[in-house]
Amino acid sequence: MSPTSALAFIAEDPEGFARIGLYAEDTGTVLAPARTVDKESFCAVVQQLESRHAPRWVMLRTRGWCELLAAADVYLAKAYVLSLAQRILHRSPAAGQIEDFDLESAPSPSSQPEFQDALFAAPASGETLEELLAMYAAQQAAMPADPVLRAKLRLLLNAESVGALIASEMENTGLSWDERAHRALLREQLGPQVPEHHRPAKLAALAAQVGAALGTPGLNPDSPQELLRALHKAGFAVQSVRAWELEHINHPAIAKVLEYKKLSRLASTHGDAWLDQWVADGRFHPHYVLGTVASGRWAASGGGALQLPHSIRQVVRAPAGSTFVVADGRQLEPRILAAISQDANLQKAGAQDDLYQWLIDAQLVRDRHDAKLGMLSVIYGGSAGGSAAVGAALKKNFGTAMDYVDSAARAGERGEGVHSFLGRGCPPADERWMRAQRSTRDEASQRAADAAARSRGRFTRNFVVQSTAAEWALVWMGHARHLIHQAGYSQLCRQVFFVHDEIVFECPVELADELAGMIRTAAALAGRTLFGAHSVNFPVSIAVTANYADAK
DNA sequence: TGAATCACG
DNA sequence: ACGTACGTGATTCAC
Repeated sequence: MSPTSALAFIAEDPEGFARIGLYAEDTGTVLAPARTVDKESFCAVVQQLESRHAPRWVMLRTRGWCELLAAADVYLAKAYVLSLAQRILHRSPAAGQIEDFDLESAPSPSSQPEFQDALFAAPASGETLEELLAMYAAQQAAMPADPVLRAKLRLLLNAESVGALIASEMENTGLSWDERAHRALLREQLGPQVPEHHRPAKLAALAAQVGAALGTPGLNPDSPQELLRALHKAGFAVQSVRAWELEHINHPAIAKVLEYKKLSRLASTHGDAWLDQWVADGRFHPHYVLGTVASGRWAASGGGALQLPHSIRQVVRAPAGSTFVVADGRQLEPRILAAISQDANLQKAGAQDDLYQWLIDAQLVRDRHDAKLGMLSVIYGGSAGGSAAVGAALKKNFGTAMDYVDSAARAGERGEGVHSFLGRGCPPADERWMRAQRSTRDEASQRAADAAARSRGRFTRNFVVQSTAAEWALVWMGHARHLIHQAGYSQLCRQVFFVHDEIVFECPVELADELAGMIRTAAALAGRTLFGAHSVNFPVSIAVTANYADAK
């Protein structure tokens, strides 16, 4: 006899702290009368319900609740985050009409000065239990009737929600950061620390050298206009001051310019001010943002977590006795394309752990570089320069996959929408785009309209792949989290970082191999969860290292 | 506020 | 025949 699966709602209680209600998922029957819980007993009550019913925890957003639970080491297995679900349903072509939910404009604890510290704040008004129940009911009503579409969308909503739990856990845990090593690196490369918005000694010296080398004393190399003028005056016929353009010129003055740009960037994006703001107690605490990127990828606000330069990863170091287990989905997007397009040849290539090597062995491409370039060209919709020839070879062999992305591109060019494998819809063409398509009186506006149409085509072509890759990654993380908890390692093995197709765990050295096995298993499970028993292969590459810079 | 530039996938 | 790569965030300059 299997117990009824339960839904536990966490709502704000206008009188106290939280209001928690327990219901049967299928019938909506009340399993336990709604109860008011104060802040002191909140975590204990949630823990008790979790052990007894293992419910799916329904909440408007994680903020306000999950920080507390994380601090108390309370583990929630399943969640349903209403705000995120609402966004997805609003955009999904499979779902019925339902209004959008704007997290930004919704009242939030952090927008109120007296609730600056989210750790000790209950969510603000507008989140009563009755309102949450009504919101959930409306979302259920908007779910598609078709059982396959329904199951897929349900999976997406659950995966997105577990992602929100993981994001909250990672924010709370933070990424182990060697602040002393970071400061030492800054001292070595920039010189002594200076007040914010001042130029460090070595950078100032370099700026003077650049000015002298170009014959423009007092030049500010941070100004692209000034720098471009100075370069022209010194006889360099460059179009811009972009590093990749300057790199083609072999000249000592240019070398100085490039050196300056690199150092200046380090000082401004990961200098002392960054450390002061983002690293506390030896850990970097980023803020992940879900539900804003169209494709379902995550964004990060603050600290630029998702653009962590490779050059700075050397100071990401695990504490003594611990190590990082760094895993990334190998050639994820081509495999996703193989799965969604059902291209038999591409699936054959994907049966290998190294898809690019297969392309080389089949003599479709010369080397890995071309293999990667060719696949990107196919997925992004490019046909320029050197990638054209490579793309052509792939197009011939993977016709079915090409037809799939081409048809997504054509739909976008017509102003139609596309969606991910599980049913995440892309944003509709906006009013400006529609207007551009309608006003084609003269040649110039016709060209502009065509350019906008092609641009949208490239976006939708990429969307079908990128959005499905994003949901594979969510399901992968969710499975990994579940396997780790089942093994009893939730407290020991913590996910500390995530970037689109790469996850980083921190764990005791002696658990690293076991954890690596669970991550591989989770990847295979993710493939089967999305695409069924005959899913394409989803290998992951794993590095065990105490220093993030050594991972790849 | 927007453009340039550069960091990441 | 034509012209392009897809998606983000942070900083700084220039208006």
